[in-house]
Amino acid sequence: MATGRTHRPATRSRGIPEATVARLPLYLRALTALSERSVPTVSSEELAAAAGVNSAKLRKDFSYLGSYGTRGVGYDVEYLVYQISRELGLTQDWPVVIVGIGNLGAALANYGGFASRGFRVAALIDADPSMTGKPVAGIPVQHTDDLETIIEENGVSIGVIATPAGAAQQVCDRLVAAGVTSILNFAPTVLSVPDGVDVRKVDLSIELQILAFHEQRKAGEETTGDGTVDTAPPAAPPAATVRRTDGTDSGPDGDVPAVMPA
Amino acid sequence: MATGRTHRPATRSRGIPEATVARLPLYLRALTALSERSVPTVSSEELAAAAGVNSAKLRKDFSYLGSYGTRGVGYDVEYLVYQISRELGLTQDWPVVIVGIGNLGAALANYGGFASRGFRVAALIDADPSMTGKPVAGIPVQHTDDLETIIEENGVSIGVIATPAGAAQQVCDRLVAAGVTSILNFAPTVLSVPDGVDVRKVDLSIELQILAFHEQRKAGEETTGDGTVDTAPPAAPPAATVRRTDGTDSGPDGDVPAVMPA
DNA sequence: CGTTGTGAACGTCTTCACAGCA
DNA sequence: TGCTGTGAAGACGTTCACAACG
Repeated sequence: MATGRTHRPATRSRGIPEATVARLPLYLRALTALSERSVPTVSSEELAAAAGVNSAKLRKDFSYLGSYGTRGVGYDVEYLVYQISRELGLTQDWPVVIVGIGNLGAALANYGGFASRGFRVAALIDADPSMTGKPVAGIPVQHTDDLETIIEENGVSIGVIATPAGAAQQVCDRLVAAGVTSILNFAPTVLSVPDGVDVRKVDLSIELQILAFHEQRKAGEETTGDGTVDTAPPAAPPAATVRRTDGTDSGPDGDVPAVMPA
Repeated sequence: MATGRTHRPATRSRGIPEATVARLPLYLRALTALSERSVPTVSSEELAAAAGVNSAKLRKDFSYLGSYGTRGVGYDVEYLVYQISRELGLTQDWPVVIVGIGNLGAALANYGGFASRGFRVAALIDADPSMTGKPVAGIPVQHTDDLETIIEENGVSIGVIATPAGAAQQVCDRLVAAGVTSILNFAPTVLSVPDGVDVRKVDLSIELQILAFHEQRKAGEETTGDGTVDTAPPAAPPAATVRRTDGTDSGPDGDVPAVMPA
């Protein structure tokens, strides 16, 4: 979604579409589950259902990786697991540091999905001295002062930021200066990073807001009212003639405030 | 990303593009920050920088909402805050339940970004009886048995699932049956829901895997080696002639295993 | 026969570039 | 003059539908 503008310059060929890359982990999870149940092969239809996508999309995605799969039969589960893992770089070991061991940082440290996918929590780092040495998920928390040393000694290239928003940019700068080139950011801030560094962002409240948007639409369509609207009245518009782009109507629940002083 | 297929059938007009909706919370955050600093107006260029997008995109996004903004000047901060909030449905109060109060659930309950955006944690629910009554973020945890009652009495339409993967679908079914129509899922599973229910998914390990993909690419380009490759050798292909889709080359680090028994 | 792999059609999102307006 | 609002162009992503093939 918000990567630090670094990928391929979108030249032809060689280079899996970003949208496909984002789905590979999904396929991998579904395949791993099948593998654990010792299912030998799977059709695009079945696997697509398990991954929650449609089968045409899945086949196209796989076609970017190469022609694995047997016509009339399907895909060999074990083989695909390996190919996708390799494509994603999960056949390597990725040491990761988590900075900011609050509730969220602790949750991340305890999260099983990391270890099972080639990620290894190399260190937990927090600025609070009273945390230092305290084990979280079996790993003793280290102090921010040692951040650079930790990164370098462990050859860490992926950092996770779970600090409060105010500290995030500073932590980010130090991570990058110490050699980290990929950052997963949970703090609700836009991080600025130099070229060559990737940032991905997870924001809990953004996801909720998107849900609220759709939820509101539902309420506006089914029953035409009942919405528990409250909250203070609107601010006055600046000094412009405000017009809805197209004349069609007056919004979900009546365009509320009635604009136009004009 | 993975919504329960319910939005607009993509009819003409009226209906903000999904991509735009996903950015509105970003703009809202940037605007809120400006508002707190009492900045009266902002240009598309400045706001875009603060939100981490480019200005053309921002202007197009805003054009879907209407013509707020003054040529030669910019946008009125307070006014835009209100308009975006209204569009997102944040002028209403959204009661939310969080199911699964482990590390992650607790982190969510404590997360400030909810309350500040019109979301109110109406209840925390966990299946572990020893949790029942224990306060987390000042709210006593309730037992799963009472899930239906809680949903109905509080008029909850948005649920957050932070349970282990195994319990997620069952919890989801109960939430939906009790009237929840939007779900934010943190469990690493594909949820199936009836039409009319929206699901959004946040998966920590998927984000890391996407980073690993790009990280691997970087390593393969700069220095041509050094990658700490290990992990067991590949499984044999099924019985198919495996060919790379285009003949161009042999993958990032040498196409590793050499396929083809043929 | 059943299922993959993929060109071609279609839809959505982004970017460009500039006319229109305060 | 400076910045918004937006058509038009282009990149990207998805879906269709079917030929290729085990």
